[in-house]
Amino acid sequence: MVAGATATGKTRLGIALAQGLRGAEIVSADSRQVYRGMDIATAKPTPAERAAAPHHGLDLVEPDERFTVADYREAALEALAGIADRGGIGLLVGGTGLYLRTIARGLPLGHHDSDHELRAQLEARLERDGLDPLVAELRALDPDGAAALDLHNPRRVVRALERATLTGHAAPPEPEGYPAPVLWLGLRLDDAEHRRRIESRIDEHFATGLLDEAERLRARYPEDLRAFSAMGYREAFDVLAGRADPESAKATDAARTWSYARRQRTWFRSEPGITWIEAGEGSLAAARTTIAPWLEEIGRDDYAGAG
RNA sequence: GCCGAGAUAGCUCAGUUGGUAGAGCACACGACUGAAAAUCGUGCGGUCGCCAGUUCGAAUCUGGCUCUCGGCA
Repeated sequence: MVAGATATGKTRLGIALAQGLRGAEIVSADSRQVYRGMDIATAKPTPAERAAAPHHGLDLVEPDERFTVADYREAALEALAGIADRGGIGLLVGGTGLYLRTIARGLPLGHHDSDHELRAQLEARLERDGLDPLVAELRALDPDGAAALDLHNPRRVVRALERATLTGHAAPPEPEGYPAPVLWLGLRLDDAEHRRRIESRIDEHFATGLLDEAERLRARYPEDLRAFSAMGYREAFDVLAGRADPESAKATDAARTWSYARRQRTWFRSEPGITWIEAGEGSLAAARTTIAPWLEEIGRDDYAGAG
């Protein structure tokens, strides 16, 4: 199994790699590509690209459905098991670090430490009373957990309290990921080029119908869905509602995308064992060179004859 | 030319009765265990338009100058 990560151009690289590997199939590791109807700004693979290599993990739910890492793990693991049955190799392609880690290293996600109702109640309390009472309660319930947590972060506090309420001090479950050899590849770009690509990609999104797509979504769903906090959609809604003109929306989108790319970089920097490849002309060759010895190590000879 | 308003961080702006400056955004760095394209933390950054005056002390008060915006001619 190969995990690809970070920087624009990874979808193309993933597909090119898959085409040279016997039985390779792609599993998206992109948290926004699971939503149906959100195609353009999520840079979802096109029909042609999906035809070039089998894809999994796309269009799993409607934008107003709840979808979490746990759901992702279930879907990805199932897809991966199918690929293994077919004797193939799975390529996780995407930039959502948590999703990649969940599969490639495993995360302790239990079946009884999450409850939607409770979560909703805690969120309502947060809204009403602020963060402090929740922090106090968490400290009383699980002092050790509280000490290790970023107590300024409402989202973390709410989740920690949810878990502490449901399980008390019970030890977290064993991390469960994909039980097979993993190779990590990272795609990277220098800052200036990365920013240029972000800008031109956003121009392309708007030029190829992002506003129309957003209009269709807006007709069916409320604007404040969590899924719609995704880069591009929030800005498109602002344009449709007259809150922003297209140029400033693009600028905001680009700024947000850049921040995100920086956060990804921070995340993947601390992820051990990634082989970094420069994006561009030579990236496919570099990726193949990196993968070849690994394939040999796990007893495959996929590259015999691969173009 | 006259009247009025304004000039404070890269940008948009706060700054109470004078005690050598803050926020948001941007930028850099970091965290990340069920919303993760989310959420949060840290840091960098200002001779407060210029000159003079009053005062122990001026972003703050006074005078002059420069520039910007609006209105009137």
